[in-house]
Amino acid sequence: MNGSRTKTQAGANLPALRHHNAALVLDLLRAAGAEGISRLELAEGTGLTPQAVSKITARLREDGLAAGAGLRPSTGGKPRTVLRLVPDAQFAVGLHLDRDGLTAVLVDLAGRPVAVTRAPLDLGAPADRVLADAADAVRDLCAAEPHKPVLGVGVAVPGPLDHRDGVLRRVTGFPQWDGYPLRAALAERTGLPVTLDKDTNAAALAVALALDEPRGDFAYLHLGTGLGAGLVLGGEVHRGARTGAGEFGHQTLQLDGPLCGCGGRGCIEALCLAAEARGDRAEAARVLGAGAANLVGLLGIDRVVLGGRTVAADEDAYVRGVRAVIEERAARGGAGTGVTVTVARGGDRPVAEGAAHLVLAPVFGRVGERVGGARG
Amino acid sequence: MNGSRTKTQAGANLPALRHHNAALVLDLLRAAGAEGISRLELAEGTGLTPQAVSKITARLREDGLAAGAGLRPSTGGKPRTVLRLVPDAQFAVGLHLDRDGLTAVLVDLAGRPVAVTRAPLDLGAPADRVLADAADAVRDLCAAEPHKPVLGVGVAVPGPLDHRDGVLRRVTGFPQWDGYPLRAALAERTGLPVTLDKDTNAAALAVALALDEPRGDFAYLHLGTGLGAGLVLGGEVHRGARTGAGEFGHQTLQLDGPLCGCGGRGCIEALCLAAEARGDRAEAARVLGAGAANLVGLLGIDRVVLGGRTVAADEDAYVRGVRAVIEERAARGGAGTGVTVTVARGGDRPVAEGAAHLVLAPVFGRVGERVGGARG
DNA sequence: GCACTTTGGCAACAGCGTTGCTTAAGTGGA
DNA sequence: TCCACTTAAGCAACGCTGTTGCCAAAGTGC
Repeated sequence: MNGSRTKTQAGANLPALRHHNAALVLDLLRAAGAEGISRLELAEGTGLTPQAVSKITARLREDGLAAGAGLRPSTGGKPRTVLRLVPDAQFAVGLHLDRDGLTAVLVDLAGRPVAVTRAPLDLGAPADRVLADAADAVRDLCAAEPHKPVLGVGVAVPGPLDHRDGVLRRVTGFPQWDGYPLRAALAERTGLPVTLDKDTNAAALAVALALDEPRGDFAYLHLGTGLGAGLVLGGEVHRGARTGAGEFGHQTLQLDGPLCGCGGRGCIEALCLAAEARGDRAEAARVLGAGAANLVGLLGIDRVVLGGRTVAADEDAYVRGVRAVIEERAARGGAGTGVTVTVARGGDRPVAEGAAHLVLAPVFGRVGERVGGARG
Repeated sequence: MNGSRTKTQAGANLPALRHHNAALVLDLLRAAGAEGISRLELAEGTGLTPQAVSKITARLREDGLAAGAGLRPSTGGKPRTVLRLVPDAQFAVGLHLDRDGLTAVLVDLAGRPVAVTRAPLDLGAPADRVLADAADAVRDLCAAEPHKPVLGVGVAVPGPLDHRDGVLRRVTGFPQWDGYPLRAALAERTGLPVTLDKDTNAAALAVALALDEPRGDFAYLHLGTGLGAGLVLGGEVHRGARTGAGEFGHQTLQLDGPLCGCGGRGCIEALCLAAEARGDRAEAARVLGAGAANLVGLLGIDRVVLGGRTVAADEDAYVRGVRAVIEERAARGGAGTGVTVTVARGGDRPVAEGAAHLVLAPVFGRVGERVGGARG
């Protein structure tokens, strides 16, 4: 099923228009959080007329997605009615299939986790076994909110894969997965729509949605046993044609440098991990910073977020080191002025939450809008 | 004037919908070239119903933007009517302000140049002088097609600048331009809408539109007296928040390498130009290839186009060298399988043409759609 | 208590793409 | 030569979008 054609750009019709504007409003409601936001602020934020916002929010309230939340103080006239998202109207499941463990999380529309399960997992086990474990985790989580609709399952996996087809490629260390149609298989077992993506992309999405500024460009750099990146451009995950984007670890940073496990020379991952291994954390941070600065200049990004176990071990050293390299380059007249460098809290948990966001993102218009099938 | 607000994402209304779909159809017409394209192919390409395409093309024909162009051979029924873009319905001016010369070109809707002027220029001269020269060039070109509408002027300039505000930053070598509102100044003198962008972005746009595949991701690498890049993602120029994206030349490729003019060490530009200066063209190409491969992995790009005077001097060597590095990395299991490496013909001329495309791109829906002002 | 400001819904409206149907313009077999 | 069939493309009616004009609701402040 789901024989989606992705040949060309999509024409838009009235249902698409309606969906687009509704998603925009929902995104602003989500960003406003428990505080809420008034109709006129929604109008200001979307560029729509207040009357259009009234109609759209009326539909959202009818669907149970939005609700009133008190009044603003008057400014000389009728006080504004505050609207807020109803977080527990719908839910999504996020699955993080890692090399040695399975983390599953049920999140509400606001992205807050309402149930989490963790279990050991052997990615080297037969596919059926892994699939059964994943499906069981999904079923158990759905039981936590028995009468609420679950929109779908987002799955984050380490290796290279094809997001569009939902097929795994040669996951590093587990080549037997190459070509396995994980999305279709899990969709059949759970009866839910499934979205597949790289773990770094999921983490990047989770971090991006947690930021204040709604639709900026930023990069998430993950330093754990390897080094990878997730890019969010214009509020959407940038995946490239074949989900190949974000290969950050094997960029050359030292021509003819030391040999890397990938067979190349002077890869940033090799340099960074080698420095960390010999205890020279400042050098590891400097190397990471050089790569981050390259990224900042190339994409004009103004926010870099670091994460992963290795970073978590000494957050300050990495943040300071990376920030120093970027600021030094900016001071020389290069790009990078005003770039923010921060760290993602929570270790690996953001990956599972981000996986759930893969499902939620389309609701908030954060993805190439499945508007394409105008005849759907 | 033009007090456009760019605060947030744009809500869409019916005029916006109409404009969007018309732009989509125009883009397909443009891509079809003189061959033309039938209504049903347009429907297939946009996802719209044939009836909608009929309505849209009827409007385009009424506006003089499209016209019939014969019939297809019948396949057993009524033969399809072929439609084509009317290239000389509208025009745009492209201006390339370089350090030592001014190239101006008048292009039609299809992007073909119909008039070109070149003149020496001293970017170090007073702003009024440069502005007058530019305005004169625009006026002369418009006289070439006296009775046809000119949509606007696109200006390509070397240095860092702000595309959104239309203000120059510290153009390398000519710091006196810092803060000069070139867009507003030229718009006032010519009475035409003006778009400002970096020369590499203009070149990238020109090359992207000349490709067959309509909306892919690709990178244009320009190696002349410096080394820069223009990125086209999803058919649109990627500029980043402050038009800073595309700083390719000063990415670190050799940690603690030789000193670069920018004050940094091991910048790819310094390495590449040094190799070229000592006659080691293979090494220069290899260095450029390493940077290109980094880019390919990071963004999942599947097409790299090289250009600039230095590349033009020995196209084969550079194409082969860059291709070799990318393919070697792909063979090791990294990204880069199936990446195409080609060279842009025509020396610097594409920059002026690309500048004109800055004006044409919105017509074909190739830009952040000025849909925002729903009330406009 | 009255004038004023501000919010927000009701009703009418123009205009979008879609649907159902008809007409136009070919092919190919009897 | 005629007729059945196929394919293309327009006409008319329709449902639905956001917009506009207007008015009721609900506050403040003199």
